[in-house]
Amino acid sequence: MDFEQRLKAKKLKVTPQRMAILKEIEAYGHICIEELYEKIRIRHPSTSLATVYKNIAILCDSGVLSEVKIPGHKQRYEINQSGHIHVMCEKCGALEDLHIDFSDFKHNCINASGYDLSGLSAVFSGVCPKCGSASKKAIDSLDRNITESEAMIC
Amino acid sequence: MDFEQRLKAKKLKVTPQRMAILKEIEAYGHICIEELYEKIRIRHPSTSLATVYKNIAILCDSGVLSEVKIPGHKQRYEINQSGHIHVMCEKCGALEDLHIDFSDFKHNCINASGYDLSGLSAVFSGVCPKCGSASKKAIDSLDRNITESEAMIC
DNA sequence: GTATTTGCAAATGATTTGCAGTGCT
DNA sequence: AGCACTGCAAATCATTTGCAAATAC
Repeated sequence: MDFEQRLKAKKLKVTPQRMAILKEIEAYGHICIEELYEKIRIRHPSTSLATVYKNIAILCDSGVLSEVKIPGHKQRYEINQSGHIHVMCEKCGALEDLHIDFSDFKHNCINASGYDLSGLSAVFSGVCPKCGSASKKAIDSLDRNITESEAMIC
Repeated sequence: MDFEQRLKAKKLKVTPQRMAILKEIEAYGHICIEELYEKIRIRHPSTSLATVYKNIAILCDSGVLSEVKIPGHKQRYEINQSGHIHVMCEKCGALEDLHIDFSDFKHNCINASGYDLSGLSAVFSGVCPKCGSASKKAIDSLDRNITESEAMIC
């Protein structure tokens, strides 16, 4: 993605710190502030936490980034792209984008609520294919129990 | 709702503070910590903020309450009831429950993702009927502009 | 009677701010 | 050159914790 163009379009300056933030978020998909700060420090050790916070705020305000909020988890950030939702695995904590058409669902909600709806912030939770088959094997062989507490927090 | 029974079922003691918290959340539908604390202090002035925090944590853990997280807004809490989503008005900040069947949407997401999905945390944003008609009138008569900045934050 | 819960105060953690200096454009 | 951005330190705001006293059951 051409972040330089997106920044210039928003009249924001292209600084190394800002580019590093965007590239790390792009690379990791969804990331919380501390993780982001750690990643950034690997290549740009002089970057301050305050700068990370300031840029996250500016980039969210200008629509370059968006917040991903999930009950029971820390807030994360992603490159803003409309028209997708998230799925999260309760066992391993995996979080994935799901690009899916939700216009039928949206129209149902418009009819039911009377609101003129546009954007959707949604996270389905469940079990990913990997954990699902692992859990099935465990039950089959009675080897061990998969516990809820294995789920990651951040 | 019979909160005493719900608490006893979870082996939690029925204290005045706890009941006050549950009743206020029930009355307001969705409420953030500070708002809740203010409301509680009206009738139970001796209640401490630490007690509010401790109870919110316990009640969320035990499934009596659930978190409502919305991009750009403070976290709120509601009485836990499965199978509903939220709609929010970007103009006036209204937040409403929407009890709607989303099983078709869920099955689409299961097929598309390979995850075994269950719960959904979702918020549609848009314009409520009240703000929608107000805006329409304003455009019709060119009386004034409805600005985005009128939306509430908390 | 006993374990839980409460309130207080202090500690911790997260985020924001002020400001002087630096670096895009 | 001029304004936006950065880094640092301090300030602020949010949440958690430890502990003694109170209270539910």
